[in-house]
Amino acid sequence: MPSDAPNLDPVELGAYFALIETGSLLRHAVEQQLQDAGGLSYVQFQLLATLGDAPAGSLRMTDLADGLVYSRSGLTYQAQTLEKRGLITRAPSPDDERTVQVALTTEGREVLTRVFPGHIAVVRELLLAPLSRPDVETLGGTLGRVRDHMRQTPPRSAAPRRR
Amino acid sequence: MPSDAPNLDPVELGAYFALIETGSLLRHAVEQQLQDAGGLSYVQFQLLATLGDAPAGSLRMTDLADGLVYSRSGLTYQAQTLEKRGLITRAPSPDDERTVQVALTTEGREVLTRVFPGHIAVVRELLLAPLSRPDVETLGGTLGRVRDHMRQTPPRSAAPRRR
DNA sequence: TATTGTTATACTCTATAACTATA
DNA sequence: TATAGTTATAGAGTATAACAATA
Repeated sequence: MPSDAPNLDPVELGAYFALIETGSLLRHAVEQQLQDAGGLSYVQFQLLATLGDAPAGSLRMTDLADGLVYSRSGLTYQAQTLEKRGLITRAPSPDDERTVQVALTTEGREVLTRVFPGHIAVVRELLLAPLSRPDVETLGGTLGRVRDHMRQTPPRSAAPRRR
Repeated sequence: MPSDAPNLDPVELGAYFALIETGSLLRHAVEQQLQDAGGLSYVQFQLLATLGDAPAGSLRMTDLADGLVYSRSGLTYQAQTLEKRGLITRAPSPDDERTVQVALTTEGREVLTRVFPGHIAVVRELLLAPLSRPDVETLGGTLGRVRDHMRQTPPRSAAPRRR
């Protein structure tokens, strides 16, 4: 257990708290906007946006779940919700009959289009407004490095428990 | 509605996504640790930690809610949970009988103490490990500025709705 | 009348485990 | 046997509105 110094110094603590708080506030604000503009939760927006970016316009459930930190049952729940609203379709794949291909409908794409400008506006006003261009570049670089590191790091909290 | 450019360029988008993702991953990891080590949600930890930092060791419900983005009923819910577990006490204030003074119990302080080392370890391993000292300083400075800006900005999503 | 806090209630989301069907 | 996905179910958290009590 390599825990050298027991405590965080004020600078470290400051960076930690600032990250948690800005992340929360930004996400909360974006969530509000998505809800108001399109009745979407953030996760639902992410699912639609991921589908929108998909080359074929369709993905398997498992592919959709990847990166969105999801239990499969949670994804099924959201997919059902989005399908009921007519924003996506689900169909069994011809290749592998176990898998389900998920695709954006025209209406789904419309919702995405409708929601996007406001989404961007919130990010601009809340996150980018107080920053200079070099600030944004440095921030993206630093947090990008942190993100890559976090992705590599095994979700250590899960390991010691089951299995 | 000053939305100059409709889209975010790659650098802006990168900073935005990196912030959302690192914030989520870090919070998720910390939440896991808090749950495993002390059966606490992040919000519960924040409540206990806020009480722990309070000069008198006790705060009014309203003071507790401030900054933790809470509906009052949500705070009541968490306070009930924490009180049942014996981590806090609630008592009517002698001064103003409408208010409730919340205080950390000895056991509450113990849980906080028990949970803290692991909490710090997670922050170190996930956030601080891949960063140099200047990185951390710059990151804290930049995000601190963003946080201050976000706090000032009225929760615009709430304004247009009710009263 | 305004403020503090609770209650009732409903809804969203998440997670686990059991289950079905295909490979 | 392993993989893809669904279902059942339960639990945590959140929000709104109505309410009671005090200032």
